[in-house]
Amino acid sequence: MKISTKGRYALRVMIDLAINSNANYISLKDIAARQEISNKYLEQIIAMLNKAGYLETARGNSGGYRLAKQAKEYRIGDILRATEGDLTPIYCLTEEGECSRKEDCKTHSFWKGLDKVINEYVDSKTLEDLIK
Amino acid sequence: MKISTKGRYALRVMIDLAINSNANYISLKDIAARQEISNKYLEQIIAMLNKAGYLETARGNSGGYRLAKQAKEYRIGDILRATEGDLTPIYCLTEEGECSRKEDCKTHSFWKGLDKVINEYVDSKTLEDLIK
DNA sequence: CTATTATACTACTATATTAGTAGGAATTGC
DNA sequence: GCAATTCCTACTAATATAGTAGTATAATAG
Repeated sequence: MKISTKGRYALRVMIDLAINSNANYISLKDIAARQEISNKYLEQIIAMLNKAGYLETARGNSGGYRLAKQAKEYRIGDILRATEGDLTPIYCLTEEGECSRKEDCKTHSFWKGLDKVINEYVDSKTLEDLIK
Repeated sequence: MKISTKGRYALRVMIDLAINSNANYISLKDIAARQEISNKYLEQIIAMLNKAGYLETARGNSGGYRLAKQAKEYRIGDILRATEGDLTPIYCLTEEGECSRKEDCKTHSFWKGLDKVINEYVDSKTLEDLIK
């Protein structure tokens, strides 16, 4: 029941970009150095954020990344889901894990409640909230 | 970010005991059959619950397990912590993971908030709540 | 008093996930 | 053209998960 490094690093990357880019592109190398994260591993994490449409990128010399939107427009939940996968705490609640005994399972609604408090919390905060 | 089978099964075991034992001892075999969980795996899970003091046991013929307390006296959070380990969603918040950059880490209080909503939720429900 | 039925304990194992490494192709600015 | 960058795919070591397996210990019915 742990958030992995992917989600944790992703959040730090997004914060780093929000703070350090003033409409400039920031290179992965710089972020990795500031955040003390391996270049190559960070590459994969940024790729996920990029695929999700959260970043603008520029290739080539003096290229890099910057946020595609304003900090307040990013819900933390979305950033985590893009890198962690769904935040559902129980396999049975996911689509693939859909459970046949759902109806009479006495734990089911408890887990649904847990799912709810987690997702509501992470979706109630934006990147801007974390920076201040 | 998933609760493992240990926590999920543990909860089902405790519910099974709460429903099926009327002060009688229930054998592991019976629980395993009802819950469709491997005998041997369940043994390990029950051992954890037992170690935590949540069960009374009787060995030998017609022995088994029963709850040590009333259903309403068990917080779900305690059952999960006994089997899953701590429910802290972030390594940095645990004792071994204690982070040196805690002070200026912009994610730290966010994670603490997540930790709080999770633990408050699971501690707000008792075994009795799930049975009804 | 012994066969049966149960818990208690310790060690092993296959699979999946996590946390990275590694190497090179494509793009751009100077 | 060259250096600096992103983009893409594959590989790998370590750890965690979800079990198996075997045996010792205890209680009880007959």
